[in-house]
Amino acid sequence: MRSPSELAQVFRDKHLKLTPQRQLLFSLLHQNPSHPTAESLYEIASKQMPGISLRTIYQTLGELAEMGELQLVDVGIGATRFDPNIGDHHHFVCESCRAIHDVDILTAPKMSLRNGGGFAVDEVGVIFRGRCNRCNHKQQVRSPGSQAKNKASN
Amino acid sequence: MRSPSELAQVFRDKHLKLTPQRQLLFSLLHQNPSHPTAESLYEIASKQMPGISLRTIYQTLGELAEMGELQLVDVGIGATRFDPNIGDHHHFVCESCRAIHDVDILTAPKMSLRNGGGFAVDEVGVIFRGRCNRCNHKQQVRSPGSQAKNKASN
DNA sequence: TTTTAATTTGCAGCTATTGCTAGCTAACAA
DNA sequence: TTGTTAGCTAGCAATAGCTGCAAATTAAAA
Repeated sequence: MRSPSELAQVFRDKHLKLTPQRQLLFSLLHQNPSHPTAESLYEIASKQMPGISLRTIYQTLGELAEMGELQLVDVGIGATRFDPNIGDHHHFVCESCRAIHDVDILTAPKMSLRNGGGFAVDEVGVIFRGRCNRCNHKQQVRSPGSQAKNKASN
Repeated sequence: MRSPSELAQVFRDKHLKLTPQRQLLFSLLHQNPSHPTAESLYEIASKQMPGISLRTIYQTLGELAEMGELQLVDVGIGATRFDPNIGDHHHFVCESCRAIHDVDILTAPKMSLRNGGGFAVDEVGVIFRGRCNRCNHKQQVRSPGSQAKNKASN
């Protein structure tokens, strides 16, 4: 997503108010690679602005997503994640610690439809599931004999 | 997933009871390509077995998924879908009617990790979003001038 | 300033799912 | 056939993660 000051301009141009709540969220999100949930942003924001409402967080995140400034990532477990990286990329989810990491794909998936076609595809989302480096290592240390299932590695 | 009679044997072998509720679900799921939700299965099951509990549907679906007899599909909107096709395939979601279709991919996605690796990947899920044949056609009939966004088609 | 329309807040309500448990029953043994 | 019991079901409460609504607040145009 754009920088807080650029976003401020975008909001002004659209005759949207530049409230302190929004400005705070702009800066919390800008280049935040941790794929936070609304809840976790709420906790962080609350420290800097006690009394800010979770409802406002959801509201603003929704607006930013609708404006294309922010990507919504749903990995199937837990809450929706918000990703300021709106470039073409995908996600790796650690099934142990639930952390999400950005992933670049070299070969874009091509598909052939079983029923002969007729689908207009807007977007393709790829989710890799497994164990991240840290969790994989933790398990090996605890029980060196038991190997994690590992159909593919990188 | 396996046929109802094969599943019955699996359950017997595991000393799990073969209740009428389970048998009904086996047959409702077997070769059901519509990716039903727990709720929709509940509605269908209720007609054949009034009084069956939604709780039991969730319970049994969870067990079957855990046994690897059926795939859990979460496309980010609405409830979890259940897919008896446990072969290697992916999904297309129509953003208009929310129907899900199985998709075979020719080129398995390869990835390069931004941070240099260390991820052990267990599974890769690809979700294609767009408009299915039928919905695409409906829209064109209603407003022939407005084209659906169509970054890729098949 | 004043005005006005956008925004925030708090809370109720919703969907999808899981936790709990009393009572029931399939399956096996006798 | 009957008894025993582990395993199952039903039903309801509870939960997470949101979204809808209306009143109070406030940024910013006039």
